[in-house]
Amino acid sequence: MAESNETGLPRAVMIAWGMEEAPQRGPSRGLSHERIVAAGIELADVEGLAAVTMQAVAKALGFTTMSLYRYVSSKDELLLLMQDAAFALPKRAVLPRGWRAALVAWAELVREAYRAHPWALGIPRGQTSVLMPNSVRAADLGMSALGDLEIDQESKVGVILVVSQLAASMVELEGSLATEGMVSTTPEGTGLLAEVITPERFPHIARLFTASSWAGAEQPLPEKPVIDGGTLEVDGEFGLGLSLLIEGLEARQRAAEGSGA
Amino acid sequence: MAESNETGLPRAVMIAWGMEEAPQRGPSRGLSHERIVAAGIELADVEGLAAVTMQAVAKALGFTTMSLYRYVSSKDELLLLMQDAAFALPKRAVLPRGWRAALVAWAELVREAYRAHPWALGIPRGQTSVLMPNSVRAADLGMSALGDLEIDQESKVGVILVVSQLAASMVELEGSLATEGMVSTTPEGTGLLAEVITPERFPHIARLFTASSWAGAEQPLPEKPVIDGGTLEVDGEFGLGLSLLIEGLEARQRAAEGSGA
DNA sequence: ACCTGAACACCGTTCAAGT
DNA sequence: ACCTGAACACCGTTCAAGT
Repeated sequence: MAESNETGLPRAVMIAWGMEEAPQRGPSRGLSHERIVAAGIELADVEGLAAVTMQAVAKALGFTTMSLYRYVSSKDELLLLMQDAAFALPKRAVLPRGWRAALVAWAELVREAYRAHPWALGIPRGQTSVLMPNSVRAADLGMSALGDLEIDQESKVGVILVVSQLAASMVELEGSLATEGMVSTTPEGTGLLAEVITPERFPHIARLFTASSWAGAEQPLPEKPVIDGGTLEVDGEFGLGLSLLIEGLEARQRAAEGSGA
Repeated sequence: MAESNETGLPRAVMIAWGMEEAPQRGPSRGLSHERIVAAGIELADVEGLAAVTMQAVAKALGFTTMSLYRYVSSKDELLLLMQDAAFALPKRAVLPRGWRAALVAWAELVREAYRAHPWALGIPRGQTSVLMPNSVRAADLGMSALGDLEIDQESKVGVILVVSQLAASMVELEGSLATEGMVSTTPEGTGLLAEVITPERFPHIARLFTASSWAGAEQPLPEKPVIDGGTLEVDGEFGLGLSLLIEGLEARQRAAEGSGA
């Protein structure tokens, strides 16, 4: 399905790594993979992923829709290229010493990358995503962050995967909380909800929905008590998740030291 | 945008909680919210989310496309209803005693729910998702799992959120690894990759891509060394993430006990 | 009241044709 | 070799009309 050549590699992978013979011959009017991907990213940044249609991308470049198909074999392929291009960590990023600080710094880099282009999270990450250049670069940097942590390689990859997914989840969440238009709960709405989310039926969480802190106000409806804006909230979740993972790793390391050396 | 009535609540929320005056009057030919949502879910289960078009859903029910709009005001609303309906935890689920075992059991329930309808992860979860019945039910059960864990309420919600996002991420990942058709790497493809993912450029991760374990074989391309099938792999990541979170919580609890009581 | 038919403004993608 | 024009088979959604 995603394959193309004799190589067995998805064409998006080959294009992204520059393995694709760039045609560049004859009266090229100046279209290219790079320009197409850049136009798509610009469009997604400004108007959202839904605005990225083949027609819109072509129009932004001043070409007809069909001209894109000489460079990109389908819209999905374009989206894959956009996804990877959007997920670029800063070049030559330097991480602090010590796995703990390094992991935190790496997690923050990953989160910032997602935040810069949150629509990229709406593009399904499949097998081919893993082979794309910026994905490989990020993974390599992540592994280097865990350099002096004494767990097996397999677990390191696991930690990196879990942390990057945590970052992705939280950015996606904070994005949807911000974008979707606050659910400005009117007294009527709050009343209706309170009738149905009762302490009897939901003893452990009902009070979070009926807390006076947000009733009637123009605040995001939380899964938890509101303290600040939605962003700070999720910021807290990200920090909590990351901290717990790190403390778990520390506990393991202590245990290993205790029994080992 | 997602609002509808005087209540300020998204219409999907009202429908899902049964607050919407079901028309049911006169010569109803038998269409209903429930039937429409069920048809959509069936379609998504069998043919994927992309196959869920208004036309296809209507056809499956033996009605015209436009008949759906009497019950659902847009496709997005239908998707929201499907998302929540798909995310039903078993009724009256009983969790084991003790927060640790309870949290593991809850996480497993959540993961199984996602696994039963993985396409639901492709529908953006926004603010309104949080207000949907099954989401509230799951959150309540999750909070009950952490009953005897001595951290503040806010952190409990955070833990639940992080764990459910972890489950979602891993199900999504294992889904895309399985569905997208294995990248059956030919020797040519492996060679090309090896030229570009070199130990010099990616010292910490290159060997994972060029490991002989998968070169040329019909195995999933991993972000980590292959041991078994893709599913078991991700199973491992899920377990690792969850274990680390729990161990982090234990460490915190110990610290609190040490200083506190 | 519930459902249908016809229509509208879009999609992604193809194919043959221009230069 | 690169790009265009015309066409196809779909989308979601509207509106006025039937029963």
